Amino acid sequence: MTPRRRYWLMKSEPDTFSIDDLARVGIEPWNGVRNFQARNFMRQMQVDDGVLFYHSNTDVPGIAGIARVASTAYPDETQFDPNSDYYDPRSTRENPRWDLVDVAFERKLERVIPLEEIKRHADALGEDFALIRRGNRLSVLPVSAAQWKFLLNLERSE
DNA sequence: GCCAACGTTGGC
DNA sequence: GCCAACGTTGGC
Repeated sequence: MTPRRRYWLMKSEPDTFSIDDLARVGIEPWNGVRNFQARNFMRQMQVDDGVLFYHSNTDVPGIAGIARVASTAYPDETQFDPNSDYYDPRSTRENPRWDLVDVAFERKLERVIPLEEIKRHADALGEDFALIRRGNRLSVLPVSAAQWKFLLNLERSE
């Protein structure tokens, strides 16, 4: 049995890289993730998995668009670059610490689905939804098929 | 292996 | 800009 398509949510600060930036470049290596849990989720990703593109650290944080996973995980080049903000002196070519996946633009949502609105549906989404779990800071997190469907239904509601 | 110190994330 | 939450580091 082939594994089913899975779904994820990936955060980005729009000042750094927004859904419009992704629309412009089409495909982007998701570099700079320096959290082991987030890295491990990226290692589980398969090509064509669905991605909710989330804008964090902005006036209205929320889901701004849809993307798809365009590669399996491979080493993040920025970890080897002393001039990069993401440089990690502990990484070596033989033993890279950080991986990334390529992410491809699919579409912008008709409206940003604000975090505040998502929180109001906590009951439907479930207490285990990592995005709205208290104090959560994970930048890459899994989304169930039911949560994916529910969140996208919000796009055309209200 | 514990845990204090430190750094970062990200909502507000 | 503030600060709660939390991950990582490193001394012991």
